[in-house]
Parts: sequence; C-alpha cells; structure tokens
Amino acid sequence: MPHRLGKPSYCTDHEWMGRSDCTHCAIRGMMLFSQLPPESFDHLLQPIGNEHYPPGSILYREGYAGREVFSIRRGLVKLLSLGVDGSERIVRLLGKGAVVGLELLDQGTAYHHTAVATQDVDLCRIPLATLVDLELHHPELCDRVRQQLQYQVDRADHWIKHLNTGKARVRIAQLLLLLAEIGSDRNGDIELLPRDDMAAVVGVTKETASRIIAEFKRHRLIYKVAANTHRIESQKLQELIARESSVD
Amino acid sequence: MPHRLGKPSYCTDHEWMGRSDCTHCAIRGMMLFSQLPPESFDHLLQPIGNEHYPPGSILYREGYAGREVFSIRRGLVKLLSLGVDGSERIVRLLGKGAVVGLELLDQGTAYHHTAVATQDVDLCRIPLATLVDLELHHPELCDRVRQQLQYQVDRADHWIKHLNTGKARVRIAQLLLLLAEIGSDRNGDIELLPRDDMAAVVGVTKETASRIIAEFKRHRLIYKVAANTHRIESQKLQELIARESSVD
DNA sequence: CGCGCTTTTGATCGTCTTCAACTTAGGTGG
DNA sequence: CCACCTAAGTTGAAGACGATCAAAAGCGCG
Repeated sequence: MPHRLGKPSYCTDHEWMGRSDCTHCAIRGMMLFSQLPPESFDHLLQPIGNEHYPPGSILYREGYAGREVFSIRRGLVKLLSLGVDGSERIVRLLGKGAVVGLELLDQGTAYHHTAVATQDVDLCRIPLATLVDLELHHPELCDRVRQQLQYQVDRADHWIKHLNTGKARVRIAQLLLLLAEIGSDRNGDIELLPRDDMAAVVGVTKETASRIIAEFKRHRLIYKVAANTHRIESQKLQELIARESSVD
Repeated sequence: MPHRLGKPSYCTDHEWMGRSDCTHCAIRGMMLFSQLPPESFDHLLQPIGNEHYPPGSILYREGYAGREVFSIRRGLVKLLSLGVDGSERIVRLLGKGAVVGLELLDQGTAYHHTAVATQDVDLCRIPLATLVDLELHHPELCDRVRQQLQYQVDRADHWIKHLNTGKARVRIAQLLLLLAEIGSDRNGDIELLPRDDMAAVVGVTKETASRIIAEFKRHRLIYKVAANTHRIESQKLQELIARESSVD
C-alpha cells in the first residue's frame, strides 16, 4: 500500500485523518457515543483521533500498558494472542461498530491481545481519560460500555461453539459465514483472510485451510468477483454445515 | 456428534437457605456488592435469595427470558450451548465470585446459555430489578458489573487459547490446571468432571478424554485422595504441556 | 521477466473418532 | 451384607481425518 512511502520514521504505519466529528459520524448509531449530546464533545481535554490503518498494521500489542481504546468505523481487526512457541492464535475478528482495548478500564491492566488490521481500517482513537471523563457526566455511557463487553462475550462464545468445534470443513464454512456477517461490503461480498489467518482462527494448519478453501472454490461455494473480493453462497454453506455436522 | 442431555435426568430442585445477609457474606470481597454500604440493602423491593443446588441441577436454560442473575458463592457452574443435533458444548466453567446471567441487562434478551451446577453450588439469586435499582443509587456498582463481564471475556479468551488449541493431551492437562485454579478446595484438591463434560469442554470425544485421564493416573499426574477428590501434580502437568506443545 | 511470497497439491504418518466390548463404581432391594 | 442393576469409565481395533514434510504452481511487484 502506498501509505508506507515517505513517512517520517517516528510514525509507525497509520495515517492521521483529522479530528473526529462524532456528532456527524456516518455510523453514529452503532458507536460508543451515540447517545451523547453534541455539546459534550466541545470541552474534551484530549481529542478523539480519526485514523486509517493499512492491512497488517498493529493497533496495539499484548502486554503494553496503553491509554487508548479504539472504535472501529470500517474494516476488520483481528485480536490475537501469542503462544510460548511464537505461534499465534486468533481469538476474535471485529468489524464496524466494535470497540477494542476496553480491558484498560480495569485499573493497572495492559492490553490483553495484540490487535492487527486485516484490511484497510478506519477507526476512532479514544483516550482512556476521555472515556472516563465522559462516563462521569453521562452515566448512560456505562451501559454502552457494558453492551460492548457483552458483545465481545457473545462473540467469544460464538467462536468457541462454531469455529472451534466439529470438523475442519464445517469450521471453515462457519468462518466464511462470520466474515459475511461482520465484514461484507454493500454487495455482500467479502475479502478472504490469508490461509494462515484462517488456520489461526479455527485451529488447524494452513495447508488444511488451503485445501478446504480450494475445494470450496471448485464446488463453487465461493468464487472471486474482483481482486480481493469473493462472493459466498451462504445457502450452500449452511447446507454443507447441516450435512456434515449430523451423524449420518 | 455425540449426544448429550439425552434424558432430562437433570433435576431443577434447589433448596432455599434463607435470605442473604450481604453485609456478612463470607466472601464479600469478591462479590458483586462488596463496595456497597450496609444500609443500601435495607429497603430492597425484592429479596436476594441464598440457595443451594445439588450437582446436575439447572440454574436456567438458554433462550429463557428470566429476570434473575446468579452470584456463585461455592461450587462450579458450567455454561453450555446446545447444537442443532442436541450435542452440547461447554463454553465456560465458573466458580466462586463469578456472576452469571448478566446478559439479561441488555433489554429484551434471554439467557444465552444453559447453566448447570457441576458440583454442590451455593449462590445468591439476585432479581434483575434489584440490580438495576441498586445501580441507580450506586454508580460504582456499574464498575463491578463491567469487571464481571471483563472477567468473562478473559475466561472465554483463555478457553479458546488453552482449551481449544493443540493436541488432546495438552488440552486435558490445561483443563485440570483450570479446575485447580477455579475449583480447588482448601487442600488444593479438585473434583474431576465426568468424562463427557471434559470432552464437551475441549472438543474431543468422551473416549479420548477417558483414555487421557486414565493415562495421567497411570503416570501419577493425578491421583485420588478421597471420594470425588483428586490431587493433581501441577508442576508435572506444566512440563507435559511445554513438552508436547513444542515442535520437536 | 524474474523474484519472493502465498497458495495449492501430493504422499506419508500420527492422532483422534468410531463402534464395540468389557470393567468398575454406586445404589437398591432381597 | 450381598446380589443385582445401571450408569460411568476403560480399553481394543479399524479407519477417517488432519498434521507434517516436500514440492510445484500461481500471483503481485519491481
């Protein structure tokens, strides 16, 4: 991606896109601050940044005692945890409307995962102090935070139940359905993950993931419609899942 | 897929043990209401029940629009989700200090799991209205709820990373360490789960779980110290995990 | 056009599942 | 107290499935 060229060395790999205008946020309804009146944003001590991250860039690292949470406006972010042997396990995939880094609200904690953009990501960078400050004057924000955490719990449970259970083919099929749910564009098309990411999601090897995706393509359960863009036959995938999970 | 919950031999009977006295709760420090002043409990509209559930009893069922959350004082509770084929997947094991059913705080939702006591369980049954009521006058309770949810997120992530990754022997070893962490008695001993529950935790068949536990017993990584009570060699289990997760 | 990367495919091996038989433990009634 | 009964746990053998190692094919980019 062109962004990496000509950047000052202190800047890692994301691009400042100006200060956020929360009151006119395009997806305001699903964001953290959707219930707040416009004037609440006027006297914030610290600005909310509006940023772009190209694929592969790191939002934050596991164990780092950061001071910011991130609200995803566009794109997909993976949360991963590194094993002792250096292997990575992806524990969540989050898209538009999700907020990551909320574990920092527990005093003295660091980020629990490493967060990486898997696509072009636009997000709001919210200083923890701002969040705490706003919460003080707007108790209803507390509910929004709780809903965000509940969402993450639900996602994690879905992950355990559907992406980490049963045969590999079924898991990959479920992953494709998940991508369609949280990461599809206006045509309903999705951007596939690299095979090793798929593998790190469902807990198989990248070869197995590759074999299954190749097989799906041959059987026309997925097909390419443009560069980096695939259409999936949700109906047929559902059937495959039903067929292969039952005891014949 | 293996069938679970075949016959509803589960009993829903539980025993009322009187109204809770939160101010003198033995494990008050870890409970939901630990920060609240004693007089806050005086004029509650609805009582907080203090109950006992024998092993196998159901706290609540997935999809049921209940009006109560449960705070565990003693014992172990499993949260499980049923597959279309009737097979069950355990997505969490919770012990002393955990609160279950908090998903009801989202308006109009039902329980997301079925909660079953795996041991003798003592818990406080808290009407949702009471929780909401207390929260209104004690904003700090909001933090406690958030911490509870964050705990569940962390548990779920740990589950994905350690109990649903790698070879079966490693997973079972991790499960034993988890039981020791959240469910050990004052001697550090644990109550083993039935083999089919172990299987439903780590995502293998009950036969595989059985083989591995039998092998652990033969190698003296676990041994029985009393009826329903086993001692585990955490050190040796850790070594086994390190040994078997690395690529030789 | 060729270089490095990801993806695909092949062949072999180890692990886990499956189905079945057998053993053990706990509980009930004679 | 023992005989019996049932449910839970253990073990065996066969085969399916995914891991592993290795090599070839495809693709983006300079």
